[in-house]
Amino acid sequence: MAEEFPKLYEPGLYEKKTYERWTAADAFAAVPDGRAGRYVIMMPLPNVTGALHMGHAMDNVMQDLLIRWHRMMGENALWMPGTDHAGIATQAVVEKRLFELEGKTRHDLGREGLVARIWAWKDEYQQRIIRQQQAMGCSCDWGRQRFTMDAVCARAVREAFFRLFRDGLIYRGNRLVNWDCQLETAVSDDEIVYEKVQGHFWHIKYPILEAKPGEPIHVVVATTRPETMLGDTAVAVHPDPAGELDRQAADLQIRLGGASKKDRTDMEKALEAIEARRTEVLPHLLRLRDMAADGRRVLLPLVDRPIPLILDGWADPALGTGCVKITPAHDPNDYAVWERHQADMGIVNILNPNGTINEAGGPYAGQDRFEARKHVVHDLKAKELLESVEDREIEIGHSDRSKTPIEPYLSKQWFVRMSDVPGGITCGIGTKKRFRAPGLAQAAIDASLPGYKSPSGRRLAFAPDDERYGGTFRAWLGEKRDWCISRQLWWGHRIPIWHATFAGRDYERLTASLFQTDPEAIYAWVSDDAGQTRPLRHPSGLDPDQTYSLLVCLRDETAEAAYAAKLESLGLVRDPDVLDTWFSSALWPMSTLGWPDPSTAEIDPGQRTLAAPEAGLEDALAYFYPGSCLVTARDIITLWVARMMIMGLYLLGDVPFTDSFIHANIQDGKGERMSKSKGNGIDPEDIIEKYGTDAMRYVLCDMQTGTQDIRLPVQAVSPYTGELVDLAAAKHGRSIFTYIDPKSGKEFDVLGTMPDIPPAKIISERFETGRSFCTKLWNAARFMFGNLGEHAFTAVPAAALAPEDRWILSRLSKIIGQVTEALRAYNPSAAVGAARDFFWGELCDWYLEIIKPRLRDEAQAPIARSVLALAFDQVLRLFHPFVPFITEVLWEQLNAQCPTRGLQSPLPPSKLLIKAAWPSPRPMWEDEAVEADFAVAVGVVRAVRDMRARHGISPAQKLAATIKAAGAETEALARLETLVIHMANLESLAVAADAARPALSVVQIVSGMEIYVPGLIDPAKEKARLEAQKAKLAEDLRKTEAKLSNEGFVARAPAEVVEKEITKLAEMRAQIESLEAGLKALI
RNA sequence: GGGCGGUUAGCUCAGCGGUAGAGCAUCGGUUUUACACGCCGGUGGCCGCAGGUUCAAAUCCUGCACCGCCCA
Repeated sequence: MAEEFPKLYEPGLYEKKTYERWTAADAFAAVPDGRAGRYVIMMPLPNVTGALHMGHAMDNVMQDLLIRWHRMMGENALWMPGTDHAGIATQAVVEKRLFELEGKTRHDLGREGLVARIWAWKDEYQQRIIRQQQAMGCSCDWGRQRFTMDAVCARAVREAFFRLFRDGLIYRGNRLVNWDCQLETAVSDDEIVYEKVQGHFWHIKYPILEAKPGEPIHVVVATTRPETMLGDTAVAVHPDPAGELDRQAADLQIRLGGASKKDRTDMEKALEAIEARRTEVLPHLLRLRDMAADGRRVLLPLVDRPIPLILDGWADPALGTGCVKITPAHDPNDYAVWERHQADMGIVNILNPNGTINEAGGPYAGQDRFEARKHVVHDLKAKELLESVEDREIEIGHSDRSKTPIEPYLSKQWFVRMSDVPGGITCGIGTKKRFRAPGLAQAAIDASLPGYKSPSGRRLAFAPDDERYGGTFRAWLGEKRDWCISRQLWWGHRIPIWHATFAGRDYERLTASLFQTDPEAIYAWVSDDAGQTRPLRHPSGLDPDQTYSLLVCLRDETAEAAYAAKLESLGLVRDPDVLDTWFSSALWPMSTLGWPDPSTAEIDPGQRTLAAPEAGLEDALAYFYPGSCLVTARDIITLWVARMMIMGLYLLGDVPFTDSFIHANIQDGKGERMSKSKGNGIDPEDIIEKYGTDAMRYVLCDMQTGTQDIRLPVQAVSPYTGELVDLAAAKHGRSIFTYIDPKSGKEFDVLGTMPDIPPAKIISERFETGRSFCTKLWNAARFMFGNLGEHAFTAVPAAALAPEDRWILSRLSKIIGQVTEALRAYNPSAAVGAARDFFWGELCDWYLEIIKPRLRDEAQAPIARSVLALAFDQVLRLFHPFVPFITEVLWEQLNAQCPTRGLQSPLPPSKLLIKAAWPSPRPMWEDEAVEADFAVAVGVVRAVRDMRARHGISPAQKLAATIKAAGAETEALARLETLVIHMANLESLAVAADAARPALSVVQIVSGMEIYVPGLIDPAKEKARLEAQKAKLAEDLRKTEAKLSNEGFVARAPAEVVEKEITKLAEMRAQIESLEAGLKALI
């Protein structure tokens, strides 16, 4: 059998087959049973915008590592897979492609047509993603696979919306949002990227109306967006410009005290500038302030609208002209000003959803905003109202999706109330875990605080640095900004609200029929223009002449069927918006398990049931919620972790998971975040094809050390030569996505989208380490299989074990503990490192070499075989979560040749390694004495090898070694004599306390021992070496002496540290003496 | 502008109070019947800079420089 094992492990021959063995055995399935121990990971759903890259690979491998480990520990382990519809992102790619390939916009296709296209796109990428995940070895429960727009998820979304709406935590409001004029939708703050661009700062004169003699006749304001003047509704000046300048100057003076040299210069300049303004600008501002107090107005040019001069602190007397134009509908700061001065000023929206100027812009109506900008500037210049133009670097927010400039835009949007609510909120309504909280955000903040206990005794903790990531989490939630959940898209969960505006006097007519309906199916609020809401049943104080909104939410499809037509006949219309994607992903930890009712959840044919699998057992939600761990990257803390916490606490009264494992982001060789759209992204399948899945997983685990992001220098595989081209060093071709192959001088494309340029795969040589590891594991196994034959279990008495057996078992027990502890601490690198150092550095380098003679001797072989098989059995288990394929393949062979392993008693068998038990440390195997003996023996063997290498003595030449050693060392060497002779390839070994140095021999001093080996000495070389060693020792000696002569050290350092220094001192002195003797003997 | 990280061998990263580590690269030796994707041995570091705390600092504190991320 063993002869059939090739020298190299070829992953491609085994991976698919092995994956099929797992699925055939339903090894990934998690079904509620009697076990109390359960472990649940909800996959942070990748979105269907595109294929996965290395960052996702890291995420998936970390999850698979944890789930396999917990599964082996005997827990009921569920890894829930699925994908996210990613509303805006997916619609944007599909629209972009539609335009590029067919020259069409979404309006050419219509809502249904576009949505059909997006579904097709989703199907394609969902399949691709699943294929990638399966190639990576992901052991998720595919029988529970979900998509955020599946029926079961859609039902959860609707139910959650209904409950939030009913509890007054969802409202519709007029808000300034970030508007994407191309996609015609609001986008969240997270979807904006800021870019510095060269722009202009236009200074515009507004004539003052009815200026009295001696008063200025115009006021100058400045803007980077001149077209917004069309929407100006006021000009502001500071109410106390002199005081403000004083305050700023005082502030600078204080900061100047603690500032660095460089900052000082800047601050001093700023102070001078403020002083200058006192004379240059302040008198003018004081006059304007008085005029504003007097109710004076200015005439907005071009549209000739009188607007008030107002007093507001937003106008900074230290900046520009000290006056600012106020455009509340198109600037967040100005909007805040408007909120403070609603009685005195208006609010004018000048934009259409597509970014053109609307009728409020008068003569500019219909023009695109950038076109209007040119015309406004031109017309102002013609009227001599343009005072000056400055060049200035300005920061512009761009939509991450459409890459167009974002416009602040006033529109009606839906919000989730994150802030504290008067009287608080009730979480977990309808569960046994009800509790009160000040508000949604605060509930989540509290759940992350040390000492917090949810109703089930849980708390959210971040790994590997709770303080740091918990801080990020709380800082973001602490702002308690209401969450804008509406998106003007066609792809997503449509908002289940019907609404209409009505006059107060029509209230009875409109709502009479609604009173008879079931409040469990339909819920309504009446809202006025200021956003004040009141429940349908208590609409006290409605003004007959005022306009109100009636907002009606239909709980589910049954309610929709029963009431939608009625509502529409009353004139209500369904809101066309869809929900922000994060709304549905926030529900992922529960929607996937069938919330609100697993027994009636509508799942795909063939999927695992969400209801209780049999009488007496729990349903999926009851059994698997709350889950265990969310595995993700740092930037997702606010997007997912925070929102999942909020929804989990609010709807189910408990945290959705207790641990949030934050793993590293992957960057390229230049330190840029890896992404496929940047052209520096690696497709995991390309790595798998070249190096194998286990190699990739091994390296990813090894790289995951702590909080450090990972730089992964990437190379392109040249389509011309097949050689690797380092992308950090290569020259670009005609675009940033193309490079020049240095060998052939020809161009290739790393995105694969240029029609006339050959595409190149992106890989990284870093994965070679993983391939080497697999080869090593494979060959160690090959050696074992070749020596094992058909080995049957026989109990081995402890007394029959050789020292090397006791040593390797002692090491094994300790390493099992270390690997387990490192995994528990979310340190995969330390875990795989400990396992690797044991396997490679101890088992292979020493144990296998030591037992080779025993394996060739039939009398001694059986015990060595038993220990070897057992050690290997444990090693395969330890490595399985990291490198599942190769270990499973080797496990099968081990089972074939040695079906029962163990020392005194046999271990329980397992056909598949994935289902085998995780090893535990065996304290009875641990043996400090034998480990100490080995340290001595290993030191001697290494010293002899070093001497050979340095003096050109062939490794094949047997040597007669003499060692001058005493006490413990002598005894250890006596016990391990044959081992040392074998490993150092000696012909004889003589150990004595008074051993004399043989003539013409080389000496090496190792921890209290002097080792002599006869050899052809080059006296000059040897002298130089000894001198160098002596110099180093002398330096160390000097340092130690200095330390010990320091009274502070002797008096204050712990006794054992001082003791150690004294011992060291003596040892070093003895070694120097020996070296001197050696040097003398050379002359 | 605010917050959070990082800066250790040529590269990628561990270590986080008691004499500097790993992998890769590099140099020398080695085809010994598991493995040259291997084995044996070596070279290579003012632990970013400047102060401070301490008997003792890569490690703790402060400041600075540069790089990154997040938020405005």
